[in-house]
Amino acid sequence: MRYSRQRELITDIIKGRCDHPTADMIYYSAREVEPNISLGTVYRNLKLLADEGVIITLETQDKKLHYDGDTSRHSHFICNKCGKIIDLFRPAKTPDEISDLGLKVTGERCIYYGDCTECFG
Amino acid sequence: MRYSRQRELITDIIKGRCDHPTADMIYYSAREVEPNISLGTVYRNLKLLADEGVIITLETQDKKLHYDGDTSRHSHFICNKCGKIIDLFRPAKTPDEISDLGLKVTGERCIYYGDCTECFG
DNA sequence: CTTTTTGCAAAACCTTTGCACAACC
DNA sequence: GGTTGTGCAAAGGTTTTGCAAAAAG
Repeated sequence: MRYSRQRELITDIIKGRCDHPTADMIYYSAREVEPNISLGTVYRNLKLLADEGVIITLETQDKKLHYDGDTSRHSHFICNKCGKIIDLFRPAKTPDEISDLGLKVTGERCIYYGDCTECFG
Repeated sequence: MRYSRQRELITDIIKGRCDHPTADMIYYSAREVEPNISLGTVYRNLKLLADEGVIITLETQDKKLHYDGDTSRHSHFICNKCGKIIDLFRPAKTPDEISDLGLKVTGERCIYYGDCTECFG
């Protein structure tokens, strides 16, 4: 992968925030530094960075991809009302344990990705 | 909610399968029984059923919503290669425990939904 | 100089919605 | 009969892509 000023900027933006921005949020942040950057470039680089494992994607119920610069193993809490995404670092696994943080859990979606027996018997 | 033949059909289709179909898969199934049903009706009812808690939505990395007729608490395993979605019923929580099923876990996304402290102090 | 990346704009894609008509109760 | 649900088609919003020009090495 060749260096590009745009990609470095996008990486810095994601790594430098603790919220979990969408592509267009990153786009607007990037434009403050690089006014000519295009949305296509943002999308292209986000996909690239996610494929490389530099960042993580979060498929939420708002139908927009969110990106997370923290690739360490952790889970997330999303408020039904304000949509805020809160990192849940370990140890914090069961809904009961999360409740102890003052968050009331009403639902959970837990998806594991990997290789199935038929594809990699 | 008033009765409709189309909604009953859609509900039956989802409840009757153990895969996790997308809206258009449900649409094609439904057309075999009700050839005039429209895609809009399928989407409308899926949203309605999900809002009512009759079915569950699964936000996966393929950018299409998947639906699950089983609303009991369980998680999912998705194959990176073939995209198959496998139900992980309890007890099967940690990646290590899933590995014991012959599935090689390479990633996980665990999102809890609920009410945050600021919205419901 | 060759290859990768960008900007721009158009296209693709899934999902939602407006409206007139039909179905439900 | 009044209200809710449907079919159709168009619109909406996010993400992807083709292409010529620019940047990187």
